[in-house]
Amino acid sequence: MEGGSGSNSVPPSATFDKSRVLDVKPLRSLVPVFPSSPQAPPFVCAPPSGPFPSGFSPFYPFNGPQPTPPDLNQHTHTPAPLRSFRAPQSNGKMATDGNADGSTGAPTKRPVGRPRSSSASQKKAKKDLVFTLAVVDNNFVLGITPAQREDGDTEVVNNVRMRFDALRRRLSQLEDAKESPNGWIRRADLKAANIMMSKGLRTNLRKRVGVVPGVEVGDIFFFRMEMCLVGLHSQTMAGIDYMIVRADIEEDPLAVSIVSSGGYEDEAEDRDVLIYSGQGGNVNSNKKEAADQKLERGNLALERSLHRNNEVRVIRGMKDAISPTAKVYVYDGLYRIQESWVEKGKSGCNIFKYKLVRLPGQPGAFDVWKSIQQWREGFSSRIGLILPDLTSGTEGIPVSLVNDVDKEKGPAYFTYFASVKYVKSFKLTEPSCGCNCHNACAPGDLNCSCIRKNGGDFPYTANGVLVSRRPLVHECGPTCPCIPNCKNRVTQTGLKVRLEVFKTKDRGWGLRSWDPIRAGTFICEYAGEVIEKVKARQDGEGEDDDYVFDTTRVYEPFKWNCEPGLVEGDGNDTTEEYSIPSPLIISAKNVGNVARFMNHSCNPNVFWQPVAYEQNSESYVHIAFFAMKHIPPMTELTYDYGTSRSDEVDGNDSLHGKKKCLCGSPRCRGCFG
DNA sequence: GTATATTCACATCA
DNA sequence: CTGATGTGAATATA
Repeated sequence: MEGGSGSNSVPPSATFDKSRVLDVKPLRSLVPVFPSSPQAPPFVCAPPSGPFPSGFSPFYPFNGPQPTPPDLNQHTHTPAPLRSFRAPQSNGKMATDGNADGSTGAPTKRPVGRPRSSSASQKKAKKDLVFTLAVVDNNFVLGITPAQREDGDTEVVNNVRMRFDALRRRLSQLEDAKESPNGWIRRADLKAANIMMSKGLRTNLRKRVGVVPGVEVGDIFFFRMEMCLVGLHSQTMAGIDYMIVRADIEEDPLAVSIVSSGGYEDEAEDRDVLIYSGQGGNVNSNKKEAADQKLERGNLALERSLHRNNEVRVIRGMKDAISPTAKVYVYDGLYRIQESWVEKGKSGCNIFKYKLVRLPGQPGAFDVWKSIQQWREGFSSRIGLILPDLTSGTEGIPVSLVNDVDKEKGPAYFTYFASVKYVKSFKLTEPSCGCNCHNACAPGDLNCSCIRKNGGDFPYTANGVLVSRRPLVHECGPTCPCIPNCKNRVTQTGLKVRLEVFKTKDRGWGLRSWDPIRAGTFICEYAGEVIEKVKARQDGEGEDDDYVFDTTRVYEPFKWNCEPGLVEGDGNDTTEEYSIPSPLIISAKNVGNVARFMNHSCNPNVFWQPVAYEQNSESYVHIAFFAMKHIPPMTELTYDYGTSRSDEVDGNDSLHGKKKCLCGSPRCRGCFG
């Protein structure tokens, strides 16, 4: 696609007229064109290991017995190369990669360029190895070793975070449906963290000053408990976390991290400076009067850290636009306390104040948020802005086109269209009709046929987050009588996050978001024209169609759902294997939406999920993209393009038809496509 | 070892 | 749309 392959395989940009991008003609209609055809689906696939009768499931090449979870110690304790280059274990040394966007697919790393073996047997051996690694990398492991519980790394932290949110989403789903086996779950976040902690599913339990291995500057969190579980800040409510350090005979409390969340009269006078108030003295729920703060606990720890010149981790909490009560926490990296003083607060009582200054050379975090805020409010102009909205109003919210890297004025011409265009219809085996709900479809209501199609579970939580991956998500369609903002219409109501198409350093155009994105959030669908097959690549002749989404490709398996057994009495174990009526190939070469700009990564932060809804008594499958994990603003969005099945079958070992991967992930497979 | 105090949560309801 | 309120849970300290 444009980003991933465009810069590498498309001939020099002189071949197209860059000015034409300004002529993008949007099709206003969101209703796809469906010439009704009684024909059977033309996309007959001959999978190598078929047959696939009704449930066609070509996506996992390794369908055999699932391997037992490998010994975690052997793999996750692999030393340096697997560690994030941004979060070394060392205590004070700051990683300085100069990459300001905080992305995981660090473009500063060069492609691996792994040599490909030539013999078939070697290839098989390599594939097995890749598979084993993939299981460790992508699947939840059953347990976390005692060593990992004390000191984490990127993988363990990622694992804990993914499992926490999967569990939290599942608990929210149960709560929404009032199906909780043990009564009411009022706080899914607390419940999920409680379960995680009781099972030892946590990391970085050992408190430390400075860098927390596996947690990167710019990482975002949506609950305080998430930060507890990965050892970034282990106080559930308190703003100052500290540890006792022995110095000679004396015991000294030292601050390790603070959360600035708006509860006190803090000031953010500068992006790199924070005036932080000490704790205590507040009017609290026990009807205590306001009082002078005392030099004890956190306040004492901050004072000691000032004198010792220690680093303190700073987490900035702010309002999440998604709802007025919701908060999002940004890890803003290491600060040092410059001075402290006492002043009178609004209540007239003494408050300790600490001036913290951010250490230089750290990746952008809070300052990125501030910049975005200014672009949004129009106080500062976006450097490199080419078009304020490349969709020309087709989408409900604008998608800006930005290049602050070079002189290229935009991607090649295409027609912006927000959905997928079927030429011929799919037919589901069973006749399809919508539900009979006349208000909003309610979770737990088994009278709703759309919910029944989803196995009785409502696929989304109350705030529209996908709970789990499923063979096929069924949404309410245009003919369902339920209200248009029924919670079971997530992927058909247009973009919700503020996206930006931008020029990457070395991978063509890419996609990223101004908004922070929660795991499970719908990002966009893959729009384009449904085609019968991908044009064969003939060297030197014809045009490559790099803008293709193809369900028949081979995709790395990964586990995203909450594992069964974590929730007491919950046997829920949905398969994550996709199952759609017939293969689907979508070309976005001439017609498409923002999804055509999403690049490939072997360590992606976005995944695709087939979603069906019914139109004119026929069910149409759409490819919807969801966030795999929480994604900080301005981080490039990537998904796994998979590998072409035909190349696997004919044993072609060259890079023929494949692209060299530039994702920079430690587990990069070397190529894709 | 257990109990209690502390706490810049969070969701809900008025 | 705020603010009050209720339930909540890990950690430090007694």
